[in-house]
Amino acid sequence: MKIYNKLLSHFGIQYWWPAETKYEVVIGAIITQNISWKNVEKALNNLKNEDLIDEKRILKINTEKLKELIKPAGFYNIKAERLKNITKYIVDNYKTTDELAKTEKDTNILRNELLNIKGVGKETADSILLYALDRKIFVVDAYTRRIFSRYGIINKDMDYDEIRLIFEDNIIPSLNIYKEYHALIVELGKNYCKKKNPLCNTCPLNLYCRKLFNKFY
DNA sequence: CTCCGGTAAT
DNA sequence: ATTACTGGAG
Repeated sequence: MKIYNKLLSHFGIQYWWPAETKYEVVIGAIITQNISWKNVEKALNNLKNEDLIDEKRILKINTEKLKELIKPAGFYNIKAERLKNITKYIVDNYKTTDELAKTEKDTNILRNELLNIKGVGKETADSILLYALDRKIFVVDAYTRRIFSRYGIINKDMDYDEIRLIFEDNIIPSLNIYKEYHALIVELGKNYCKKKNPLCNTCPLNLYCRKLFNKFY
């Protein structure tokens, strides 16, 4: 929580996830996989121009056309398939993402349903659970691993869920804090705790970060 | 461990 | 010209 507060006062509230509808969160979660958000925005704009932020229309459009529209996001062949897969799951089982969000099902049940979809791994599932379905699940991504292993709190090669539980066991279980914390981690990862040449001198977390005292991190 | 892949920053 | 990017599957 100390780190969260430090990041919050440095970056301010992030208001994540940036999307107008729940289904747009789902689309963004798929096409942002291992891609910078800049590229995702282009793909999302292409879809919006065709009025395709809609479950039924995405299912209806032919896959080749969909590939062209999301091409700026990279990995477009597999992502088009993945987007079809998760959309089919939503429509077949809940009709819409808004209806999916209303289900009474336990979060772990829902998580397993998402993980059974080809193209949805833990981070994508958790992003959807947290930001589209308002479930209290902490999202772990590459930035989280990098920042907190450098800092000295986790081990770089820990299991995904092990890291997730470390966060869930140690921060206030508030939906908004979960949402903002992950957003703040991304912000720090992009702007300071970069893979190469991290800006440790001006980093808001540099006071207790072990990276400054150990060149092997 | 390798592939998927266009885009913007370095 | 090279690298990194809000991963996941085979």
